[in-house]
Amino acid sequence: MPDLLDALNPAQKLVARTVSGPLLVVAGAGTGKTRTLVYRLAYLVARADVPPENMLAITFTTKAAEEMRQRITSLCHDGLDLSAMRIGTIHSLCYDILRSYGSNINLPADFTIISPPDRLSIIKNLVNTFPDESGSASPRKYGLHISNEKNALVSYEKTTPLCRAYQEMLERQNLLDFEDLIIKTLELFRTVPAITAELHSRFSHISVDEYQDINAAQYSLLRSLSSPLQNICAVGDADQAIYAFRGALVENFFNFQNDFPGAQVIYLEQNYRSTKTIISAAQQVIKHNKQRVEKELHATRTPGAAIEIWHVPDEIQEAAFVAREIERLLGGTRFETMSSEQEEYVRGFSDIAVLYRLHTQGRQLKKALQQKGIPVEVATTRLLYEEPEIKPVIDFLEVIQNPHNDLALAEILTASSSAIGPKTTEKLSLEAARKGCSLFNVLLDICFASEQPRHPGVRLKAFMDLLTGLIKQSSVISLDKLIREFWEQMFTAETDTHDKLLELITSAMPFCHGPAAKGIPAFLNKISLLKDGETFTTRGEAVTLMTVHGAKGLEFPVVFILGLEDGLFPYRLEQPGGLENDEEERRLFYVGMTRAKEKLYLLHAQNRFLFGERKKMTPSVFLNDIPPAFTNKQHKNPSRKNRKSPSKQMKLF
DNA sequence: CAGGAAGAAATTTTT
DNA sequence: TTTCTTCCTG
Repeated sequence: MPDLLDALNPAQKLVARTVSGPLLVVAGAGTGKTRTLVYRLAYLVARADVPPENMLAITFTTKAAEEMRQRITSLCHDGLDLSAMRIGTIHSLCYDILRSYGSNINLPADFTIISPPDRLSIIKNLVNTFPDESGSASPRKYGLHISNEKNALVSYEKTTPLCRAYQEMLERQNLLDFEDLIIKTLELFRTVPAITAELHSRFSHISVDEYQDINAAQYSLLRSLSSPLQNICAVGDADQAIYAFRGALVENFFNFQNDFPGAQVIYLEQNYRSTKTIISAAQQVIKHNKQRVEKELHATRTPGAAIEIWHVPDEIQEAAFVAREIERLLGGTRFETMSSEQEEYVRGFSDIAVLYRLHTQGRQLKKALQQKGIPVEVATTRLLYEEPEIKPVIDFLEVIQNPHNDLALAEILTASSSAIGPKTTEKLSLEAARKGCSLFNVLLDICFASEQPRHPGVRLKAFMDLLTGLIKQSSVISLDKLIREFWEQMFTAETDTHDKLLELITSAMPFCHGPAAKGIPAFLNKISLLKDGETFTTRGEAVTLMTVHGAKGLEFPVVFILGLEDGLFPYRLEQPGGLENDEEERRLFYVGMTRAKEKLYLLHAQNRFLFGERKKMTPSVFLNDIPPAFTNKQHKNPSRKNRKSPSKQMKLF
């Protein structure tokens, strides 16, 4: 009879067979940790007689939870049933705990989770109420600040008045934010030990994936949750700790053996994902990291193709290069027949990924590749209404809906850079407060005043002429026309219609019957939930474009990494010294470590962000006013360090 | 105007 | 943790 664990290597088997006591699995990238974890769970049930309902598997993302569930389902046959096992994110677990036991800490039974846009608007109000404290921080930024404070478990007494006001606001409305899910559960554990005990007996075996990414709050919760039996299995890789900026503490990973005395440590070092070339390149670099658990990844695959580093003069040629290479790899565009040169590991566009650090890079690249007939799918996390190009449009619609919406109007004004900027807006807002009327009325007054101050006045007048004109039109023309009209007036400098705008208009289609004024309220209500990219379902055969962060844990046969000079730098790498000054070599790590099966290109554009390509869509553009600072940049750009002769190719390893 | 210091922005998940 | 921007100094 074949053993359940036959498919595993010795180290993986060891993990699966460790039934009790604390266990730390130090798992390198591509070592099959999810698979191992799933086999372990199956083993616990099948061989160690742990009832599945006593098991809890915690993942970091819903996507990871879903993957684990699927793997478990496909593993379960021959009478093995793991469906009673609890698999999910720590947030979903807390949500359920609070639903069941929240009344013990006076949490109303009908609490709801605040939606991100609602949260943003609460914070927007508070930022205005506490101008001194927030300084010039945007509501969005301040929202992140609040999250970080809460994730770090900063006590209520020590937080700022704004944070406290925010918290009181939520409580008054029976709302919890995502951080509260953890914090309130901790509070519940502290206040009612009986519930903790009950959960201890419910979940005797706990597994935690991506342990290196947990923050202070999650750590406390996991500690409280782990039973006195301490059957806790933590899996992680310190070398993949890339979320420190949002409060993740790798220290938790290093401290595991202190936190759970007698913990066994098992290393998974057989990499099944990448070629030997990529792994050795990655190892060269990663071994210089300061804080890490020593481990040596062993390649199971052949050396594979060499890593190529290309230097291109600028990002336009960078895009052209990527397009050309993709065509070459696929043997011409999709309309041509496959040529003999087609490389066998690339079967289609979806086998190719292009990574970069910043989303802005993706947008530009998308345009460039699509123009060459290459289908692309851009992975974004941002909500459509949060995109910098779209934000002013939404604000505009809000002002159309209600011209006296001072927040939205101020937002539009503040977004412009030179003449109507934060300073002018602030003055105008103060004026409004003094007069006790809306910002809109103040603007009207200024525009109708006989003498106009030279500088902001002219622009304000132009702005108000446009705005009032469009408000009038909104009761006549349809929503899509109104948006287009606004866009064209606003961004005359833009010749081509923006992709994001098209997405917005597509999602507005259901609300485009009749005059815009009628459709706007319903549309605004809906837009807050739209994620960028969800309006067009381009699923399928397309090149994937995403940030390096977004690519964590994924794999593609061919990977292009853009922008070596723009921050594709391993976050946890030590300062220069370890590897002399070989920039490229050091920069290999991050990428090679986590992805790319066969072929990896690193692109180095010497002159990234050319004039005109990075232009922000602000009302100042609409006013035909190019800020002087922006014009100057053109001359500054060429003086960069580390210049290399263009289009020089070198092969490593 | 070169060069440095200091601050800001960027990477993102959770019902 | 890195890069970009802004402001200041000699």
